[in-house]
Amino acid sequence: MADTARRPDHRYGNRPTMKDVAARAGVGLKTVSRVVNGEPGVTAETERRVQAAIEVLGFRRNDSARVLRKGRTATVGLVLEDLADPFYGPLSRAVEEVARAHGALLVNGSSAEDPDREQELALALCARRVDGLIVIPSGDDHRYLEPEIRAGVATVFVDRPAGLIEADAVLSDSFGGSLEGVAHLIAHGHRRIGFIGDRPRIHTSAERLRGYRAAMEDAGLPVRDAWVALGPTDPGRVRAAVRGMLTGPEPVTAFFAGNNRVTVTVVRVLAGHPRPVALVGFDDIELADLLGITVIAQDAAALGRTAAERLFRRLEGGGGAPERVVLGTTLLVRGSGELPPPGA
Amino acid sequence: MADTARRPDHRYGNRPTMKDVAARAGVGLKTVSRVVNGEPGVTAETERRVQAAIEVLGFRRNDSARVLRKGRTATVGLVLEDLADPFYGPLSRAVEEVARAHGALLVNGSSAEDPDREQELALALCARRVDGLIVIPSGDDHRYLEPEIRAGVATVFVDRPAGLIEADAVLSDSFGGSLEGVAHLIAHGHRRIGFIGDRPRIHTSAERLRGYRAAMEDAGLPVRDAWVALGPTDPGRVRAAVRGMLTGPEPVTAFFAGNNRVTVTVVRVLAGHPRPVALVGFDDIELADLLGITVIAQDAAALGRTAAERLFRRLEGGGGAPERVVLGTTLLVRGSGELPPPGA
DNA sequence: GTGAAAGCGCTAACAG
DNA sequence: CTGTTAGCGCTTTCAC
Repeated sequence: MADTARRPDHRYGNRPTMKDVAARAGVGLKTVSRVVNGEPGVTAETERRVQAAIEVLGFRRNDSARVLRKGRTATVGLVLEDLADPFYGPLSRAVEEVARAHGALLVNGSSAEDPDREQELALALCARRVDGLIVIPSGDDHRYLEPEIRAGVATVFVDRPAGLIEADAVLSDSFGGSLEGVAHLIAHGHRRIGFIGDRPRIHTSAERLRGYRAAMEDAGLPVRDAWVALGPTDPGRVRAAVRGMLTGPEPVTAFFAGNNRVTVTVVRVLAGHPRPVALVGFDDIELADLLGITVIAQDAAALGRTAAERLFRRLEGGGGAPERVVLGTTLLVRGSGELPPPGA
Repeated sequence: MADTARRPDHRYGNRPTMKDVAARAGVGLKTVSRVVNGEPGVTAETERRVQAAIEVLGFRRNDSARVLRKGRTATVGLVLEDLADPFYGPLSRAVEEVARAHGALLVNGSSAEDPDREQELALALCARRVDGLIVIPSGDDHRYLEPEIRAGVATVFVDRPAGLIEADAVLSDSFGGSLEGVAHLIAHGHRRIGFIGDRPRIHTSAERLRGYRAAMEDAGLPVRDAWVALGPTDPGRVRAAVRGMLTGPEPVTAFFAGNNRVTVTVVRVLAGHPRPVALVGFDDIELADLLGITVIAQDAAALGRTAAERLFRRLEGGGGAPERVVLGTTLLVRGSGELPPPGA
């Protein structure tokens, strides 16, 4: 009993420390540290004794203390919109795999598309001294990150660029993808096409709208105000927008949906509609192939992987000036985008 | 310039510390601490000076140091199978929301259904001194967590119970759900029903198989070996299993799919099959309503929320003996499960 | 090959 | 109301 002198203060529910292990094994503190970290310079016999003490005591190194000395946490943070959105799961997982390959852990947090919450989260991660930060921004002013970046937190933005600061960004080609999707509808005979997108504040949303407008203009087609609806992607709003565009004085014959959340609702509304209406959606969706939904697919995993690789390159000292990487999109032809307009 | 004495050692990329802020503001260290933590006992004027110094220096409290003293990290860990699986995204998000309500951050990691990786992850989280741990186990021996639990890490298992240790668990009623789903197929006239599930080692998989067997037995129906296929849920394996069951000497007329991954592949194979085959799947899937896929739905978010609430109750000192909570499932009738067998 | 001493940045305890 | 001292558990440095 007397050989394991316990500290009086049990903050971690009375966890053994290296000091305890050292006492138990009858060695110095530093020797325990060497064994725990696999450093050389310890006899096999000494090591065995230390290992035994570790086992008996159930010792686990306290990484908080370690971090305090080393200055590196081997942790990276990912701030995204909503982990429950099927677009972000694979993205996060891809980041995690890269982090794991570099011996790092990933902490992610959902901003719920709220700029304040994004900031709160990002700064909480910085307070925990993550080595790097990957951000899918909700807000459009990221100057709050300047002190952090200056202090050495590697930072990469994904899916949307940073606002008011210079930083790496890995994006999908929203403009080009949207342009291609809308042009595809036009090529199939449509002249009145509705665009239903996310809030205009969101960069991808604005870019996709721009692609839509460019495609229409390229074809010499007008765009009526009634054909464009931007806003929150909740089903109610989207449903109302779809119905409105189908019933106005100049009803649309096709839709371009600005993201996966929009697409699922549009599909549901159109499923209950008497006549077929064409649709191309931005983002692929599980089972969309079976439903014959034509989409502009982006590779969420590639987005995450690319950003994470960039982050670790920076952490390893490389990188240079902030860069913007744009990944291409793919038109997946499945039927809904090839429906002709009525009477064609 | 002389008022901001910089440390020679720039481990955090030369981050200012409370000491720097104190020097700059011309106050004591503890006063800065008080301001940063919103503690009382500071004049408005002093507070202003400190805030200004914080602003100028870009100071951000180092939570690693704080943790070292306080013994609490305000962080909980979640070990799950794969964040890219649409079942886990909402679960994780639900845990995150509860954590947030308690002022805590969530760290999640994917085990990739590998017991070693699960252990590695869980212990890495413990080394970082998470206050609590939520685990969706891959392995079936969790004795490695005993020292951690004894040391005060609140631990709750979700979706599957712990192996070889006593611990809280929040589960869905896999047995009951499966029983109901298979009984539903039987009620619609099927007598030869195939079961395609995950690896038998996984608790939910075994339970769902048990439910299948019970339903068949209740109806006095035999179960042929050829009608049961357990294993990895990759599309290749599932596809082969489905085809095999459709072409044997006693071909099945209906399938029960053991989880969402299996269901999507079965649906794809059946979509290319000449005659209609009935299907009920465990887990709901996005757009399954439009495809008319009958499922046994479980509420992933409720699972996560319940587990997280349990965790925080424990962290607040409550809880009592380890408990097992079982959440019910819901049969969603959509068409595929109501198809009659051929010739009926 | 091993260990003692110092200190990472913060908070608790106590003194002024 | 404010500041000083000690020390959280670890790694670094340097002496043995």
